[in-house]
Formats: sequence, C-alpha cells, structure tokens
Amino acid sequence: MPELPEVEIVVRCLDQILSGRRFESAELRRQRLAPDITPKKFANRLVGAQINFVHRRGKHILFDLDNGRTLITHLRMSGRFWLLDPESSEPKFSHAVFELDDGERLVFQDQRHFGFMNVVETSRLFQAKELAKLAPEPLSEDFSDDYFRKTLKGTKRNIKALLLDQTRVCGVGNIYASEALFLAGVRPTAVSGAITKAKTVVLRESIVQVMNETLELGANIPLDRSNIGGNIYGPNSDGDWRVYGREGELCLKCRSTIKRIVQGTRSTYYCRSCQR
DNA sequence: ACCCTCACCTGCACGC
DNA sequence: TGCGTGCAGGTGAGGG
Repeated sequence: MPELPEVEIVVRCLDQILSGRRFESAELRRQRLAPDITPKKFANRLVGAQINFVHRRGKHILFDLDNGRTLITHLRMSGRFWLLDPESSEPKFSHAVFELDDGERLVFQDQRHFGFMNVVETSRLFQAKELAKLAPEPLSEDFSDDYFRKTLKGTKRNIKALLLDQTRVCGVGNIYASEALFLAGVRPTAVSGAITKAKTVVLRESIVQVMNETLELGANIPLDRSNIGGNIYGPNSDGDWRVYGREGELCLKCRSTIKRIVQGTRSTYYCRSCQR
C-alpha cells in the first residue's frame, strides 16, 4: 500500500541489498503478475543477469540489469518484497521468486493480486507504456510552480482526484492527497482550474513537504531486509497523519471535527473550517 | 479529449 | 461463532 516515500525506502533497501548480485533463477508463478510475457520469457530475460542498481520512477520499482534490460515492478496496494534465508519458507501469495547467489531468495508477495511486473529494454525504459505518461518526479526541479499551475489550469476535475492522477502529479496516493490538501488549506472538492495562483504555490510545496517528512523518518533506518517491506512506521502502527483516518477527531489546527467524504470511490479526510 | 465508475483480489474489523 | 457489510496507502479498461 505504498505511496512514493514508502516506495523510495523500499528502493533504497533493495539497491543496498541487491546491487552486484545475480538472479540464479526467476520463477513467475502467477502469470497475470506479468501479463505481457510468459513465465518462460520472464525467466529467459532475467536468469543470469546481475543487478547493477535499483531505482524508481513514480511508484514503479526498477531493477537495472547488466544484460541491457530492466525489470519493472509495481507494488500497487499489497505487493511487498521479502529477502529470505535458505531456511525460511515463502509466505502465502508469493507470485514471483528469484534465487540469488548463496541460496537466498527474493520473493514478491501480493495478497490482493494487484501488483505488476514487466521486463523491458533499458534503452527504451522511459518509453515503456508503464512509465511514458508519468508526470515529473515531485521531488525534482521539473515539478515546478510553473508546471503545477499549468497542469491544474483548464481542468474542472476536483483537486483530490487530480492529485491522484499519476499523469498530472506522480507519486501521490490517497493518504498524501488528503494530507497535502490539509497542509495547504485547500478543500478537496475544489475545482482544480479555479484554485488561485497563490494557493497552487502553497499546495505544490505541501505535496513536497508531506513526502519529505516521511523520507526524513526513513533517513536513518537500516537499509536491510527488515525494512524491505517499506513499513517504516512499524507493524500495526498507522502513520501519524494530520487528517487521514481521523474522521470525527478534532482538527489539529482549529479543533473542529474532521470530516470523511467519498470522492470517486476513495475516502478523503479534511477540515471544513481550515480548508476553503 | 476528458472524466467517472468499476473491476481486479483477499483479509480484517465491525455490528447484529 | 457466524455471517453480512464496508473498508483497505492503486490504477487500467470501458463507458458516457
């Protein structure tokens, strides 16, 4: 269930653990995890390849390989990686299993079956259909005030839905959308194109801030198998969100009651008095 | 071209 | 205990 900051933590762990190691085998157990290729092709394109490094585009995790290919993966709602000892048994819903050197296994587990993989030529990585239409990286200079204002202009969609559109703003998900709108004092139902220039600036900064806050939490954790799942808040612990999941609780700024509404099919949390 | 709704899965927390 | 309902941090396909 990760958004960009959680994916970033997972990527740092994977890069730390896997760089320089080799896929001895690559077993695609659930065909629909990688619908564009057969299990046989999946194995053919990966076995024997060494992992140069692991990086990221939006919420997609990218394994750069020394055979000129890149393994693209997406965790969607419930995907997670495990690095297992030779003795450890695989968890339920292990849909792809990679043997590494020295008997360890990298496992992709996904209870809800929404996750995704593909293997593409690295030379055409950013033209791949998974990545081609993604908006600029929100933590890069490309995600500028100018870009953000232009992408809001001329659309009547509500701002919450727009923030979830990965072709407009990439890396934001359902939690960070509520959080950024609260921080900026923007009502989630606001018409995107009607938001003032000043508010767009504040909202863009708020998106960056909520992501950076989580990244700072993750800055000092060990980049090992204990954090490969991206659960940087620890088991059974929700994030310390400002509004998300706080329906009926008091607003941290003004003490009025946090509301929950449904937009599209997703929950949005906000404060009616702080967010106008 | 745009925008909305639904579908894809399993499991958990809740109320009766 | 059991069963029904609603909910879950994502996104693509298909319809209007």
